[in-house]
Amino acid sequence: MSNIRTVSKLAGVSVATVSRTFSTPESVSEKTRKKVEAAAKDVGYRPNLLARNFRAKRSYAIMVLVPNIANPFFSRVISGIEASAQAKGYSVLLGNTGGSRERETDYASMVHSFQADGIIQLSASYPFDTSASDTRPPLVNICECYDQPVSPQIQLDNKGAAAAMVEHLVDLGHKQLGIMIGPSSSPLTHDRLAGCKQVFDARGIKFDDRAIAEGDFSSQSGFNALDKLLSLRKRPTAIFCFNDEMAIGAIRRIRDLGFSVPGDISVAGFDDIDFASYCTPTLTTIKQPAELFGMRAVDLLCDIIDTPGQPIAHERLTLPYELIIRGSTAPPRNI
Amino acid sequence: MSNIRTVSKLAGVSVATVSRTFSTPESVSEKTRKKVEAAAKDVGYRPNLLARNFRAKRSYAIMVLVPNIANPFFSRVISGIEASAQAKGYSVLLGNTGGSRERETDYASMVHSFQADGIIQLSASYPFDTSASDTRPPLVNICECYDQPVSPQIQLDNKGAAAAMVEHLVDLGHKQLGIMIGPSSSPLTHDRLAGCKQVFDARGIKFDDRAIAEGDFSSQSGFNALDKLLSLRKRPTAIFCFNDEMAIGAIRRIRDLGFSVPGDISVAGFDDIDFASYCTPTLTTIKQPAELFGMRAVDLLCDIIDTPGQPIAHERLTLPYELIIRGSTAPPRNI
DNA sequence: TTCAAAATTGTAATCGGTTACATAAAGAAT
DNA sequence: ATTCTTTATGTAACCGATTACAATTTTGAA
Repeated sequence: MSNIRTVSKLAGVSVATVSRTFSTPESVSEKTRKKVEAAAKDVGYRPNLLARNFRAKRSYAIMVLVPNIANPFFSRVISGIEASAQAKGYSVLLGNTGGSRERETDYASMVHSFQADGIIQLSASYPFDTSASDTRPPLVNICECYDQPVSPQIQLDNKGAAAAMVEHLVDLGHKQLGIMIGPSSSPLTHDRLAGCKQVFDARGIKFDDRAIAEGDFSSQSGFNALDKLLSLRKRPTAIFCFNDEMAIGAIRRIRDLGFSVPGDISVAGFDDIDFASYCTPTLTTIKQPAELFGMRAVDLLCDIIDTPGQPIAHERLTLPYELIIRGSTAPPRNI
Repeated sequence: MSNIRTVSKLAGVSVATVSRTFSTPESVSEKTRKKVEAAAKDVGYRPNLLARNFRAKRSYAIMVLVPNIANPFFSRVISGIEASAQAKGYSVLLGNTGGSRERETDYASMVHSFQADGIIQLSASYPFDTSASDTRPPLVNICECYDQPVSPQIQLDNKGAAAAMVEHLVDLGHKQLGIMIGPSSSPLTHDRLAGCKQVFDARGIKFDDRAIAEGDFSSQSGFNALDKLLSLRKRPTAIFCFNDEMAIGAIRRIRDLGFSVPGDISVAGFDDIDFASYCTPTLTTIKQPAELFGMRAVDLLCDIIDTPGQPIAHERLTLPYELIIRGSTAPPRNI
């Protein structure tokens, strides 16, 4: 393999000049540059970025920690990350954690061994030892954010969004609501539930916590969790699921049991994944700007990476949601 | 930041010993190892993998070229890649190409600059200059494979799978079939179409190419492409879509137009993405072992990476498909 | 006890770039 | 022509690990 010295010899210049030709071409005279470029092409020279990065102590890579890359919402966020990172000259390292704390810390530690310059985390447990908190690696926490603002965060107004959805359902005339939450440990669950209860309080609707069923954000869990809600004495006429996949699973189960959506039961989701507009019935949901989450996260992270030593502002950015009303919600039948 | 020399000084040993403690601990005496480990912990030493990899001329990273990471089938393949790579000590670099040849070659060239050791490509255009073919970088081509076996490939028996689906539809009694293909340039389209036609020939069914509508594998394109099929003089009683997303888009459109699935028209898909078992009606489709594609690809790629200089066997692996019959296909109404 | 073999440790070169600093060349001003 | 800038180039140290080879210590057999 040819290296910078091969090229320098062939072109009759110093290694410094070759280096400059490739990293700061404007600092080299036209004539010399041509000469070096010709020589480089001659021997098929390509700068070894491993060497360059080693010298610079920078990998120009961003580690993305995601619980499950096959989740359609996450994969759109990652698309945004990828696009923005690429544009800024960063590469994207994928860390599929399956929600495992151990894998999260393993991946996160790659920052310490200089394999990544920073982390974008799509889940809510800080992957470092908070006690030994000398210098914290660049990290941006998005979508699902921890409460302690130990790092910059980008999130949705989950409370507001959930409230908006409940308003919609209540406005349709629903009195008996069921809620299908995510894991009870998740801040998303907590925030969205708070939004729901806020509306119940404001509207004077009494809500029984037994009308809450827990899923894990998968369609299968939505399918399974539905039965609990249907077996309530006061069967809900509308069910708000905390993501679209559970909603779709729930709808499947509802129909399998012989009920109709939205005729017998309205169902709403959260995220607005692609299928929300194609499934039957089309799904009323909260639209999140998935790609934007990713792009903003990269912007923020790169800022942090580029200003080392600066105390990191624990700012919390909030992106806008949108209530998308489609065919899966309607007034309750017997009104 | 502490380095190997800091540790060596503190532990009172040479840098070589420190290096050995971390890379080949068995070659260091118990006593020394303890000493070094203590010193390392003392100063918070972590080996700089950028330096190590630079020295080894290996990045221990795999570049994944994927047209669209938000595609649910691809994202499952990537899950498989990630899991297997992680287990083998490789990291995964994400290259979302959007089908752009330019971005593909850009990403692929990262192998030349030592940023990746090899490539797993989920699309069908060899990302290197085939003329200047001195030494070809390690590359495994999966899912959608080019015809010229310029690299090892892992694919489905697309022709057989498509044939199996058409057999199923014909067995149900359908005589008028519509086919919704992917981009006509895609080998997937070509192979699957060949499988369809094989059955038509074998069963003596005459098929008019006007009953072919082209999509781009997105739901939206399935939605759009449907109209062409419905406007045929002999309207199809069954439509075979070359992926699940288009099928779901097509079903949406069919229902929007007032027809029922499978009552008026049967629809079949391909891939067996998650939603295929939850949508309404549940989708008859061909199941592909998505994660397995990814894992096998990593196995193969790592073999190639680990045996440099070896002429690469252009083997072509074929993974099994499975016909999954669900609710979206049924006998035609007027039989 | 002695000495060869085996196990352990150390020295220093090396990987391929970048860059501080020194030097040389070109251009501008007097 | 001389001096001062400005621009272009060269020299060599450096980043943090690995590893060939040499040196030393330990082990074990005679």
